[in-house]
Amino acid sequence: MKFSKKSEYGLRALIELCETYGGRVLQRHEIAERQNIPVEFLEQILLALKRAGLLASRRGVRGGYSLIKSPEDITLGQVIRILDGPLAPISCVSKTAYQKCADCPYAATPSCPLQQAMGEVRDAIADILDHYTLSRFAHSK
Amino acid sequence: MKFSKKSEYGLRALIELCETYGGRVLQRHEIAERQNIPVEFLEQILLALKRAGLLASRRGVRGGYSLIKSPEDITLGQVIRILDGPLAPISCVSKTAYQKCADCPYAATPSCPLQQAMGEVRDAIADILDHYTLSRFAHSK
DNA sequence: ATTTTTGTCTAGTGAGTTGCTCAAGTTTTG
DNA sequence: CAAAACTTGAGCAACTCACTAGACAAAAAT
Repeated sequence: MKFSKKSEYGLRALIELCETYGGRVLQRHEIAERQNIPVEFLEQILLALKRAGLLASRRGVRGGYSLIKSPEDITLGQVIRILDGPLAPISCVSKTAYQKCADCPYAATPSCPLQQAMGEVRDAIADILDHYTLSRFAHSK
Repeated sequence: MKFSKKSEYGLRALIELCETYGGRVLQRHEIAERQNIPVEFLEQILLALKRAGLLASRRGVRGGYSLIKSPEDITLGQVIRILDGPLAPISCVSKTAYQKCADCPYAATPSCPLQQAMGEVRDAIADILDHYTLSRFAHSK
């Protein structure tokens, strides 16, 4: 029941990018150094965040990455879903990636006892992470 | 951010064992058949739950497994921690298995921004799972 | 007492994921 | 053009997950 390094690194990188939001761009090695993240691995993460529309990048000599959305419009939930997939602890309670359990004897049944409990967990997690914005990270150093 | 099959199977097995609590014992193949769980894998799970003091077992001809504690004294949190380890989404916010992050630049700092958010998540998950008892599963079929 | 029926324990295994590296690009600027 | 940056894709070692296999131990039935 853990988040991956990818999510953790991604969030730490975004903390860094929040600091310079509106100002200059940050290069991958700057972020990597400040946050102790292997540069090439970080790159994959930044790319994923870029494809998801959170970051912009510029190549070339004075290139780098910058936030494309305001920190208060980015939630931890968004970021984690991009990098780690759905938040739900079991897929039959995911709202973004629902999948009927193949082997569960309650799958056909109107109510699965596990599903109820796990649904509560999912909602609690999503409730926090989908309302927690990057702006709460700003100037936290 | 998912629970393992181990936890899921374990909980489903316990649902089954709740049904017969106080009555007869259940054999591994009975549980396995009713819940569609590979029998040898289930065994490992039952053994782990036994070692943790939740189940009793009897060998031999009319052997099997039975709950040793009342369903209302067993929480989902306990079970999941036995089978899946700590609930915390990152180990620096675990209460049962805390570990300082090696690479995080905020590790030395009084407050890590991620830690705060993840701590909330951990508490929310634990709050639900540590108060959700197996008795809420009883006679759910 | 022996056989059968069950649980106990340890080890192994194949597939997939995680965390990371490398190399060969392409784009931009000086 | 050369240097500095991002881009893309392939590759890989280590680990974990889900499961399997097999030898063994105990209890009951015969």
